[in-house]
Amino acid sequence: MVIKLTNRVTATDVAREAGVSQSAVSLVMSGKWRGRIAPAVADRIQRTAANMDYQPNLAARSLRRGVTGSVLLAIPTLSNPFFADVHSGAARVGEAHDIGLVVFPANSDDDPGPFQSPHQAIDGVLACALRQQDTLALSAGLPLVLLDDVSGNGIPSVTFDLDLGVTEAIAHLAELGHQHVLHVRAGRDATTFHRRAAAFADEIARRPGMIGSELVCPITLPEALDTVMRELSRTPRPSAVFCDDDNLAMAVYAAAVRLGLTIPNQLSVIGVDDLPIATVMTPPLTTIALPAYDLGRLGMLALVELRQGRAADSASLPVSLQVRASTAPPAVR
Amino acid sequence: MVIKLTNRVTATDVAREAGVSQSAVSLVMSGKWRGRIAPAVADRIQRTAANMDYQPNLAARSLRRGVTGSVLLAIPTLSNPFFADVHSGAARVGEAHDIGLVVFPANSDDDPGPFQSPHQAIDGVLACALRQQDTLALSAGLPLVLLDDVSGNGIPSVTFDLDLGVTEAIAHLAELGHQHVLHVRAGRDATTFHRRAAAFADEIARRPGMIGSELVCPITLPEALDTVMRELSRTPRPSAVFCDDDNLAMAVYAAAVRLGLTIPNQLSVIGVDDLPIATVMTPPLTTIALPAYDLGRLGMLALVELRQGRAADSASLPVSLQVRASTAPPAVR
DNA sequence: TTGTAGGCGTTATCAA
DNA sequence: TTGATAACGCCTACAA
Repeated sequence: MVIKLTNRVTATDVAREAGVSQSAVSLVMSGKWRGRIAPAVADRIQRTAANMDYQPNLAARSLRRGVTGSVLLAIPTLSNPFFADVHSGAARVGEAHDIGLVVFPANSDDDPGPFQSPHQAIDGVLACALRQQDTLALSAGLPLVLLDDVSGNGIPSVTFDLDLGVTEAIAHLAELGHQHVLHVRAGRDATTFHRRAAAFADEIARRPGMIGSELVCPITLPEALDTVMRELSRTPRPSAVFCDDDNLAMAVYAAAVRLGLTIPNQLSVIGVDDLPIATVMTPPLTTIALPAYDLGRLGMLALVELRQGRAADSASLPVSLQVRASTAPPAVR
Repeated sequence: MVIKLTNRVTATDVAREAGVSQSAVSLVMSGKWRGRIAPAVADRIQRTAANMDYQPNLAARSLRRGVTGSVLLAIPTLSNPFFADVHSGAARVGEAHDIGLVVFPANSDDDPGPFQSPHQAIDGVLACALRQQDTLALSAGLPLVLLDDVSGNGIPSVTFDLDLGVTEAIAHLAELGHQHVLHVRAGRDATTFHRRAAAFADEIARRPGMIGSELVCPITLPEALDTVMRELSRTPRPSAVFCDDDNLAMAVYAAAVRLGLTIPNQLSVIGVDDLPIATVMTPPLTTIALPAYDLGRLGMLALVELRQGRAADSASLPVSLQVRASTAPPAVR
C-alpha cells in the first residue's frame, strides 16, 4: 500500500467549503482573478484555502500547463563549495520568475554510474562544467544552458574569461621572475579544464624563456596530494605552480610542507576559484577569482529567455587575479 | 509564448505507430505487461518507443499514480563536502527503488530568505541537519526522515552516536594530559550542534580537574578565523580545541599559524566529520569520523518504508575517533 | 462577475 | 490477451 499524495485537499474541497465554484478557486490560486472575481470573494477563497492548508497539486498543474516551474542545476559534484554560489545566483533569479531550482549531482565520475535523473519533471537544465555525455543525458531535449562550458552546437552558455585570467596569472609570475611553471590540471573531463590547459600552454609559449610543464591530478584531495608530492620531488623543480582550482592548491600546500618547501619563497602557488578557504590558507592564496554567483544568475536568466521561446545569447564573465601571499619572486639558487 | 513540453511524443503516438492500443503501450512502459501482453508485441512496442524517443510524461504519471517517484534531500548548505557522501548513500538506495533524488539547499541563514521549494513535486523529504523551521516548511505534511537531527514528535530519524564520539575525543585529550579544552561551536541553529555542545559540557563536567570553555563561531571561514584568533589571543589559553567540524578546525589551524602557535605542541585540535581535507591538513587532523554515506543510505531506506505505509524506526550510527597528528600532550609551561 | 465543461497524458478497471 | 473508458486535479475558453 503506497501512500498516495492524492488524499490532500483539492481545489474542489476549497470551493465547496467557501461556497464558490472550483474555477474561482483556481483563478484565485494562480493569481489571475483581477477583474474576474469579486475582491471580497477572492479574499474569502484565499482565507479558506489557507485554513484548509490547500496547496495546488503540482502534478495536475504541470500536466495542464505543460510546464513544471522548476529547473535543474546539474553539477559535477556536491563536494566543491564553488557551486554553492552558482546555486545562489541561479536560485535568486529563479525566485523572481517563480521557478524552483533543484540541484542534481551528476557524478558519473564515481564508480556507481549516473544516478536516476528526474527527466521531464523539469522545464530546463543548467549544466555546470559537466562532462559532455552527462550534459546530453540530462538535458534530453530540454531547454539547456551551459555554465562554465561551451559546445559547438549553438547551445547558449555562460563562461568565464579564463584566457584573460590565465594571462594575468602567468604575467604575474613572469613579473616576479619565474621561469618554470607547473600546471596542476584537474583530472576531470570538462571543457573548462581543457580551456585552462590550452590557455596555459599558449601563454607560456608566448613568453620566450619561460617553460611550462603539466601534471594531471585526481581531484580527490588525498590522491592529489600523493600525485603532487611525487611530481615536486623530481628535479628540476618548478618555482611556481598554477593550479586548476583552489582545492588542488590545497594539495600543493600540503605537498610543499611535507617536502620542506616554503610557500611562497621556494614555491609560488596560484589557484583558481577564490573559494572562502583561499584567504584562510597559510599563506593566503593568490588565485583567479571566478564570479560564481553571476555565473548562476546569468545562466538562469538565459534559461528564462529560452523558456519563453526567445533566443538566449551567451555571455562571458570577467575574472580577476587576487594577489595574496602565495606568490613571490623565486629563491635564487 | 511559453514553450510547452506538451509537444512531446505521447503513448498514443507510439500506439498508433506500433499498431496496438494505447493501454498496451502503457502496460509495457511501466513494466507490468508480464502475462498481459504477448512478448512479441511487447518487444515491438519497446522498439517503437525507443525509436520515437518516447518518454512517459511524468506529470501525467504522477497525477494518475499520486506519487512522483522523487524525493528531496534538503541540506543546510551546498558548501560542505560532508553532504556529498550523504547524497551518495541516499541516491544509491533510491536508485534501487526507482526513486530519483534531488538536492535542495535550504540556506535560510543567507540573507535572501528560503528559496522557492518544489513542494508536492516530491514524495518525501530527507532533511539533513536543518533548522527546525526549515524542516517544517519543507516537508509540509510529506513523509519525512530526519538526518543527523531529532525531534520530539516521533519523526523517524537517523543520527550519529555523537555522545560516544565526544566522550572518546575528550578521553583522548584527557589521556594526553590536557586540562583546559575549548569547544569551538558552529554558529548554526541545528539540533546536532546543540547535542555536541551538551555532550561536551557533560563530558567535561564528569572529569574532575578538567575545565571547558566555549566559543560560538560563524561557519563562514574568514569570519571563523577572526573569531578564533580573538579567542586564542586571550589568557589563559586552552591547550586543546574541540571543533564542531573540520572546517572550523581549518580556521583554528589558520589562527594558530597567525598567532605563532604550533599544532599539536602548543595547541591540540580535534575536529568532527573526517572530510577528505582532514588528511591533507598540516598536521593531519585528529577528528571524529562520521559515516555520512550510511546516514544517507539508512535515511533513504527509512523513507522507503514510510512511503510504503510501514513504520520506519530510527537508527543511530557509530562514529570513530581518527587519531592523527593534531593532538599531542600539552607543552609544559 | 460567475459557473460549466473539456482536456492535458497516464494508469487502472472492466468488458470483450 | 486486448481495447475502450473513466478518473487523477487543475486551468481556461466560453457560456450564462
